[in-house]
Amino acid sequence: MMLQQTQTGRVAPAYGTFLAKFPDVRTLAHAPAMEVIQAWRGLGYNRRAVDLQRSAQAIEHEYGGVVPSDLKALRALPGVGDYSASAVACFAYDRQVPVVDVNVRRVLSRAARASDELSLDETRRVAAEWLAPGEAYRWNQALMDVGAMICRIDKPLCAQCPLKATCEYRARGLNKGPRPERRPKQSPFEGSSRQKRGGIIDHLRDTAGEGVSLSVLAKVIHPNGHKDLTWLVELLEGLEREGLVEMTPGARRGSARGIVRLPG
DNA sequence: AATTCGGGGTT
DNA sequence: AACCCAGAATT
Repeated sequence: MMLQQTQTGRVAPAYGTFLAKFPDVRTLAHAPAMEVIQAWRGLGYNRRAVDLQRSAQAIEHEYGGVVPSDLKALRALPGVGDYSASAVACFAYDRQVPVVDVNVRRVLSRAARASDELSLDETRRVAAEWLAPGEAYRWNQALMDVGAMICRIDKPLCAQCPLKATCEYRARGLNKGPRPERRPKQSPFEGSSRQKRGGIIDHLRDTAGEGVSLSVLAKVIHPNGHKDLTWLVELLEGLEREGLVEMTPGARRGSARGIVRLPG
């Protein structure tokens, strides 16, 4: 779950630290949510920390503390989508299922079509069709590694690619067709509510346990701010819905002395 | 189908 | 600055 939309190079060090603190499902399930969110510092998408702990609690309660191997059961856990469910089923339990991440989608899109990117459904169909029988683990791992190191989004190293003999993208020439993928333009991060949300959680992590008044929080996030704190309350209500913060009633109605803290 | 959700590294 | 990332949930 740490790897969702987050580079392996950034996950790797955090992974060891996190597992040292929460070595198994039971430990994670019974830990104060605050500590889990603390341990998530630097990883971003903080909702994943809450979802991960809730998944651990569901695994404790519904599956006797054993992570299920069934795709449907995995998929039903909070924060577990198609990718994570199939990744656990394959890499933890050696189930013969395709695993489709952004790398696999790019590799298969280029190899099988090359004119534009395959839809997710098309990718899943091709991935299942190409799955090496009995070798799902190695095949999926190899596809992702090829995508990350050879069939890269910017500069594909086709000369080194194990698929070069049959790849459509390679056959048509690298710059003949339209690019296989384009993402919608990314809105600026500076000054965004996304940045403010991150700043709020970061400051609450620093002031562990005690919590912070609405006015102090406003000062930290928006130093030359206004008297009106409704902008802050709206952000906090969103964070509250995701289980990332707790608010006193005063804070919820915008009182400057209202207290905000990480969930206990 | 389109948006939202962090943040650090790369270009 | 903009783009990228072993996605998922929400609308």
